[in-house]
Amino acid sequence: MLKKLNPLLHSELRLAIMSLLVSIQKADFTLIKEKTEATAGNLSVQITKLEEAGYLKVKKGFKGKMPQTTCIITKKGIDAFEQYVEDLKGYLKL
Amino acid sequence: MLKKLNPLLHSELRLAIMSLLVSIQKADFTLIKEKTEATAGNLSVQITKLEEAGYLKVKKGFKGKMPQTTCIITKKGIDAFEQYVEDLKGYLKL
DNA sequence: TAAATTTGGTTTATTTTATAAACTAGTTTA
DNA sequence: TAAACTAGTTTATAAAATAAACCAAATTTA
Repeated sequence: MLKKLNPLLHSELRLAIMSLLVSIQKADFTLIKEKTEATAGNLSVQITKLEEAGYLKVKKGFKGKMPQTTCIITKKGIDAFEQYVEDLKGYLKL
Repeated sequence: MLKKLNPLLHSELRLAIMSLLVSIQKADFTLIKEKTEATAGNLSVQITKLEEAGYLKVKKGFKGKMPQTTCIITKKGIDAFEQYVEDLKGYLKL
């Protein structure tokens, strides 16, 4: 029957972040913000949740003089994403 | 780009209800409760939301002497579900 | 046949989640 | 050097999901 959906991924913004990272492996905060059209605050909160779950790693550095936060997807994150897609297919009949 | 997901459908229980109704057109409260494994209270609330959105119609009657609440999916509901599936594909890369 | 239990729900309260607003720290530009 | 901008974080608020409590009628059981 219908599988319970991973609540961490069943969130529009977090899913968008993970979807992007599944494609390009890593992306900095600014790029993710542009692609998802999220507010900085919301994005910051959701990245932290994904990091706490071990779905991505956050590296902080500088690009020139400006701070730069880079997110890199983990194996665990990729696996969770793929499992979520499979589970969701049951709902969507795909 | 990523489309904004219909928030009414981007809910595990409401999506499960709609998924069931897309398949079988109509179902009574008890059947939906069994299939989704939701609590009665939660189910009642979510059915009301889907009804208010015009995604399903609720018919109240009796089966023998016991009350019976039947949900019937509408055209609007089917269309919304299909659009949601298409929008979601962008996130899932399907 | 009267009390207890079950069925089929609704309403209301609580918890969780998502989102926005406010703030920090530093940089660039006029 | 003051204003505006970049790149975020923290905190407060709004919205949503869920659970708990409740209700009425029907059914079972003692």
